[in-house]
Amino acid sequence: MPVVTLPDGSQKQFDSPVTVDEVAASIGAGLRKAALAGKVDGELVDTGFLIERDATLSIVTERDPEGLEVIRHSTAHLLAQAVKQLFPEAQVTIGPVIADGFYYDFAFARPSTPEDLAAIETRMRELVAADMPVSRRVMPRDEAVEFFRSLGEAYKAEIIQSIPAGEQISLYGQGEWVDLCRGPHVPSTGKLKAFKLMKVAGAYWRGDSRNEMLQRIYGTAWPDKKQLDAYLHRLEEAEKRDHRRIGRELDLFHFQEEAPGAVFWHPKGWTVFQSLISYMREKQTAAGFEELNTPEVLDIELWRQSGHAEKFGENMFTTKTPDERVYALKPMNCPGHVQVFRQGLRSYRDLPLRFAEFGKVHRYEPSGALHGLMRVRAFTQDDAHVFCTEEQITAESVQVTRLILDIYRDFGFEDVRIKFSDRPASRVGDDAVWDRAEAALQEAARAAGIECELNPGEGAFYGPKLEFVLRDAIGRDWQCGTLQMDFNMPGRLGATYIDEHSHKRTPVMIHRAMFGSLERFFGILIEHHAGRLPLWLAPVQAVVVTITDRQDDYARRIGESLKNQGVRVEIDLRNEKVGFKIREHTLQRVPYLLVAGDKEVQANTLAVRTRDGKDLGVHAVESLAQRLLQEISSRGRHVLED
RNA sequence: GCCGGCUUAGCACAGCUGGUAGUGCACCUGAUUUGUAAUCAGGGGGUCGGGGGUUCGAAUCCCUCAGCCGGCACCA
Repeated sequence: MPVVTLPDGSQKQFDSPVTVDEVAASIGAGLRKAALAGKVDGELVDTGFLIERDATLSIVTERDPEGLEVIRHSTAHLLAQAVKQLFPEAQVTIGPVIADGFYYDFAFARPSTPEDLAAIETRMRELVAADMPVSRRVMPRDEAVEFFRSLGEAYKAEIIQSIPAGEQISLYGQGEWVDLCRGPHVPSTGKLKAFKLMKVAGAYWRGDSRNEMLQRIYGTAWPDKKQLDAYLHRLEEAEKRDHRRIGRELDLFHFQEEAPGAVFWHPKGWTVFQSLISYMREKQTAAGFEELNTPEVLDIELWRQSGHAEKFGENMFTTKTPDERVYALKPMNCPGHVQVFRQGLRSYRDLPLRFAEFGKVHRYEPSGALHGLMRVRAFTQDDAHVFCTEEQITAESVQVTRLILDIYRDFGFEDVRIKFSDRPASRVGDDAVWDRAEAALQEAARAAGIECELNPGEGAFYGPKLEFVLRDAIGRDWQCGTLQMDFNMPGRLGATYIDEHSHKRTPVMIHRAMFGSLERFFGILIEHHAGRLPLWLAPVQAVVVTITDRQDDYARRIGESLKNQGVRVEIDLRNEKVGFKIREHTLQRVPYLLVAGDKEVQANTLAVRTRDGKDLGVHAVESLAQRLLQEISSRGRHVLED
């Protein structure tokens, strides 16, 4: 006689075991119709689940996050069913729910085309219209393996075989189609109302590049058409933020075939790039870093010593000179910094030594990995190496962590996470040293007051690391900063110092980068701001716009004056209507448009308009200049509009 | 690197099953002296990504190389 406790605390007693569906029906016909699944004692189950003893139950509908997951999962099944109907030779593998949708991987000899996608989607809609009930049954593991083998589903059988023997396997079926699945699923295919297949892609079986490649179909699914459309709209908006597109539109940079993965910076983009460098230079100098510069092309022998040739050689550009020497373009700055450290005799009194470099590195990245500024083959790191004693590693780590977070705040990134990668299976150095290195990094993260996510065993072979991940305006995560403890390379490259007992010791080296790659960071900034860079970074900060040629002299005079005071200003004297000029500069995301007409000339003022279309009224030229300069130097923390 | 798709004027794109290129914006010239997101008119511009092949004839079909796009794998 089960007593079912509902989320509002009310209880219902039943004379015999009941299904979730029946409980929903007993509450109301509307709820029964809306029910996608149930949660019995916290466990997600089908609406057909039989409640045999006292339990708590909540009915899962499309309004619950779990309900949306069920919809997506069931839509993945629907996709698989449609594919099997249209292409019986295709074998099914897995079809999980992912952010905003799902995918399903198929093993299929013939490549799927976008036309296939349309046909599959049409078939899916037919299956929805048929409103087929979804049923569940269980089978012992070995029987399930045999069952799928008999269907010719080798991949499925392989998956089931990896489940412990003796376990019961649940199978879900709709119409003629059956799939292995943990569930739960919607009660019938008619519940799936808003979905769209997005793209086909290749994906390795079990995520391993040594395995064969399967065909993956991505889709999205939502409770209703409105939410689906909102999602598609969101994708369009994200596309408008694409830094590759904005980079071209705003004349910031370009790429071309002859230099895959290498940036041609245009004057405007380079202006921003240089602003980033000046900013970082100021910050790190204040934090006790000394800037230096080391060669980009170094004899391959040095890279053999450092271990890069062996561990990283696949990713290195090399060059052979007419004298038959082989050099490599540096993929990292650390060996160069160690060379500077090694010059002369270092004393423990010199430590910590903090060497920083805006080092341009080259890495031969796999062609398929290249992606605008986000993944390139030639990039600039704001790289630094702190050479210190073991006693100093905690203090140094804490300081660097604070600095990184402080810098991210200046750019408006408040949502930062830290990932901690500890010792990998294959490593150098003894465990006592690893203990200290890991403790130092954890202390640094703790001092920063940020929750630390563990990446077990993901540390570098020479030491553990912290990675700083920031989240942009549209919720994407980017790994930028990194802090790595290195007990290995200084020794390999012969770096030593003399300790207080006159003994030669090997220093610890801390690798740190804050932007990570300046190119990538710039790309993130563009997308984060949708091209509307804050005033201090904007390549053109203001444009003086005239209405007729009667204001030309005035505009020239003001332009000169602002320029002399350090504002990046342009003057637009073109024989065009103001509306036309406003439109163009707004599209160029110029922060402030300073309009000069006859009235403004008369009063020695300017009419100020923002790129967002706000009219800030008329301002006296001198006070406007002061306020612009203030906004620039405060890096946007006080804006003109306040 | 792997799977799939794409590559036509500076940019965005048309160009059916092969008959040797077009639209819009941009650009140039002229007119217009203009008050907050597009003034009007005229004009110039492409060896259709590179190479090879099939064909009387290729932007269009085939092969190949490169780059790009979306994923996978890798990663700052």
